[in-house]
Amino acid sequence: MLLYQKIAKYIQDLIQAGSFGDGGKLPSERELVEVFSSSRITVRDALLRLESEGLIYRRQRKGWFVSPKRLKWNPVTKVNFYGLAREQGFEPKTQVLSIGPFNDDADSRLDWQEFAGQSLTKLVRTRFLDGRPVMLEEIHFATEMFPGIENKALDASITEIMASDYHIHVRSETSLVSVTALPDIFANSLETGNGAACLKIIRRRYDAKGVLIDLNVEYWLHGAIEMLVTSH
Amino acid sequence: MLLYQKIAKYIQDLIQAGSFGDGGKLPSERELVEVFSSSRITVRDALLRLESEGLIYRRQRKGWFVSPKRLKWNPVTKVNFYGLAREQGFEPKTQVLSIGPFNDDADSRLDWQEFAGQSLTKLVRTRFLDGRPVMLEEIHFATEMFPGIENKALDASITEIMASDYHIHVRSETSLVSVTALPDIFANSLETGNGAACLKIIRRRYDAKGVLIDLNVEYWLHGAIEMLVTSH
DNA sequence: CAGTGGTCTAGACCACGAT
DNA sequence: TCGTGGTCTAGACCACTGG
Repeated sequence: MLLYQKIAKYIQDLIQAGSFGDGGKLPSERELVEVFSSSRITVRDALLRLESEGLIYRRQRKGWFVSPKRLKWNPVTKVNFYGLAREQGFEPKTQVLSIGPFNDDADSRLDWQEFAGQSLTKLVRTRFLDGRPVMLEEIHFATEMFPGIENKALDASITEIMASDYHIHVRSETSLVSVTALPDIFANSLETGNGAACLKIIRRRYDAKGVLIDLNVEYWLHGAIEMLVTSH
Repeated sequence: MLLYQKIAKYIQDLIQAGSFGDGGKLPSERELVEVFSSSRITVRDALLRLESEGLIYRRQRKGWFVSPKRLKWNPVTKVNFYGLAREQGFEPKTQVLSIGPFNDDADSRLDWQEFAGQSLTKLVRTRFLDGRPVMLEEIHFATEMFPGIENKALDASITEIMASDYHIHVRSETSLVSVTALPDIFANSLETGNGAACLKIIRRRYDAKGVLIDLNVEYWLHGAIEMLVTSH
């Protein structure tokens, strides 16, 4: 067995024994170097492995922590974040980072055709579970479809604001889910190190007539979520 | 901009310019060290970052390669691997690694209750797209439900074998999807380095009466797949 | 201020792949 | 046999967090 595997196993066993507690802090990298008479590179290899497995995560320069249990999410049922989180015993929170005009030239990764010719607004938010930032989302919609929305309480459910204040109702949606690395620009907002693995969800939501309401990009820290899909 | 980010951007730009071709080989780590007067650690940091993004992948000691486009998969529609792959222009292949009795004590990560009291068989297979191993699956079922199945052509669709030879039809299924690291035991079968990120799918399939037919665990190389989910 | 992770260097030896 | 990635050492300086 390789050294970094031994270190990883050592930590994993301690986690499973509950030695650090749920969400607890691990020993520092330098302490682990002492324990195993090893080097930081090797210790980091072990930690990064456990991070890929979703077992631990890091907060910028604060240390490594045990991952709490994952939020279960069913992409087919249109549920709201607060309800879903509370149902599973989490304390949800939302923070608005910015709202303003959006120039689709800025983001060529996506197909903006369905919004062609309309001026767009982008809303960026972070979502928390039990005080831990776990997801960053960028919500794009046609500015003229939701006049004055920038003055609403945007930390609440967008779906509900759209429904109650604008009488626009989401009827269907498509989600494209892939695994990727969190773009470095967002690392600070999620208090994570650069390049953390994440689940990326590109979601398009439509009204009853098939008109695109909004196009959203979500980045979930991979250790914070799992998806449940059923079919009949 | 940090050095490893510069290196990553350099490679990324070359990939987007098509310099290596689809599925093409990248320069060796030591060559990149020369180009950037850097060290292997830093070069590897850059490469590992691009790997997490799904842009490149490695084959054991052979080198780093550009990831081909991802297979699009809809977890709600029950389609067969061969059909799905061919539809999207891939050449699919399946390889049987092993089949034999399975002792559920060996795998405590899962809940085997629905199979309680039955003796189980485990079938392990690797699936390929265009000659590249992209997925490893472990299929578990009650031995007595499919007598003699070990002598069938198990590189074909299991669903079809169950239907045509045993008159057992899958009616519904549930999938639990999470992001994790590929267990080291499977790294060789997928010809990947240790600890590669992957999409893990735990799937339970049921017949019309709600009886569990099989319980499968799939590991997809994360850069090889994306999920498409729609809801109405 | 001391302690943390984040980045980086300049080497080394090994196992395995291609030839 | 030689080139590849895989693992590992023993340092270093930096930016930021926390008390």
